[in-house]
Amino acid sequence: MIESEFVSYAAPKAAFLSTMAASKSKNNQAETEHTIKVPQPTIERMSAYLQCVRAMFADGITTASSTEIAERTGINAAQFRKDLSYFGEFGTPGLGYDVTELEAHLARIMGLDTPRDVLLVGAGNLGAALSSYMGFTERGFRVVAIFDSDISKIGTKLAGRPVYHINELAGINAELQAQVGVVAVPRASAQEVVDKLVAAGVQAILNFAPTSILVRPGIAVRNVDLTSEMEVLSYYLRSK
Amino acid sequence: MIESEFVSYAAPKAAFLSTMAASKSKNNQAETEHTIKVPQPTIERMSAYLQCVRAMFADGITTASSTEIAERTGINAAQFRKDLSYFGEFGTPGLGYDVTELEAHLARIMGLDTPRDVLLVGAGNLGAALSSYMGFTERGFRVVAIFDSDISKIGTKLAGRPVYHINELAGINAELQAQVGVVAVPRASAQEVVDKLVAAGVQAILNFAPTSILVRPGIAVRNVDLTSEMEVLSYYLRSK
DNA sequence: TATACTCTGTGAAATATTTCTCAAACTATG
DNA sequence: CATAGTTTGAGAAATATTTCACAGAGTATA
Repeated sequence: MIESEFVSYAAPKAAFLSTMAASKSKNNQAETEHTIKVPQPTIERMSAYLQCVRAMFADGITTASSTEIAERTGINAAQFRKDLSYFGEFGTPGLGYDVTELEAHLARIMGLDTPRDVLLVGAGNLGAALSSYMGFTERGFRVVAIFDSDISKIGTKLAGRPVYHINELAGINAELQAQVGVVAVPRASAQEVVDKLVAAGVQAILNFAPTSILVRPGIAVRNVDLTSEMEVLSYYLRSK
Repeated sequence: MIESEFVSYAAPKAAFLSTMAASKSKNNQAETEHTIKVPQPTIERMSAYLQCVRAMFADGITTASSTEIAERTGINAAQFRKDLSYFGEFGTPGLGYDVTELEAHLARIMGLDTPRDVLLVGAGNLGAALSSYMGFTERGFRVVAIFDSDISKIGTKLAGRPVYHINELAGINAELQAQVGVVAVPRASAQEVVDKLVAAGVQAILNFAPTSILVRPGIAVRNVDLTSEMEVLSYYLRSK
């Protein structure tokens, strides 16, 4: 998991310059007098706001107040305004936010103006589902290559894309230069795959293996552990 | 998302009685002099500890100190001890924790001593992957019925289980009494499906649809938004 | 253009969570 | 059974995050 995140802060209007995703240490305070920390939870909520304003746009809404966005997302209105304030000023007092404009700002803040190429490792059930997951494509994430270690799968196609052997990863990404890797392999091979992705130049990893993986500082990791999610639900079911 | 969680606190040794998963309000402080709040992040880490001690057990390790668990999980040792302390005392000073014993305690705390029946809604790509996801089965979550709204899918089988029509959900669960629902349907139908699950008596929902869903207080919800995860990674890739 | 509203942006206060620290508890050994 | 060495459990301190509350900025209307 990513613990700290710093954003250089320049002028009040629109300010998101250099970034550094760091891992576990506490002394990566690259603080200068103009550096402001953006809380991790804020980043996660930004994505929710983006989803929300897109839904509002689809509903034909052109202007939204923080209160309206709060109602839709279930996030406190002050929280929304505070979150945005880490990045600049995007609203109009007395009126609210222009939906189209806010969408563009949020997308840019999240780095979604550039499409991202994605390497998928693991052509099993989950890998197959992810390779054809429309949510990724819709939002500008393109799975450009699929890898597996199972010889019987090499050469077959998944969602129209050929499956390569995992050992070809570095060679193929020397060409592709994809920055994002998705790990959909069993627990036992997860760390090994992660190491190969990082060696191939991947900067961000989405890990579906139910195990904690280690990466060097500067590599962003998000873990999606389905088992863990179920266990958390199970906790809330105790004594029901 | 689940915001608050309270656990009745009884004696120092082993104490986790009544629970209440609450949603958005701030005034659900059912505080009595013996009530202690367990932070949400603690619950999430408990699952990681469980994973860790199981891996240690598999490695033949019989005793573990908080420091060793910290190294494996990447979580601070004091954090681990503090987390456990919400539930009781499980270690031996000077020695550490008995791996087998700790595993049993963690599993019980998380409510994993009872197997959980799961209803899966959505027989698309993701639903198919989830229905055969071994991680669930391994850990005592059994998908007992699968539902979809697509008539062409009704009667077909997914991972050996028949697919029923969504309208049969309530009727079938009157029999099955499953408490957990997994939502793997498109955004547009997510809220509707959630409402049907809740109406059918489901108490906990794992939502894969990329939209915020509303449930009445007392229903636990976990959202797994793959798109959002990607967007968070994208944020960390900005300016790289 | 004055007046009554509304809503943003943001310091300050309130909460929540993590980390530090260390007394007390236990082990292991001679 | 005393002593040296570990490690837990938990109060207190440090950090982080959320929420409050309101001045100031802009709208809308007459």
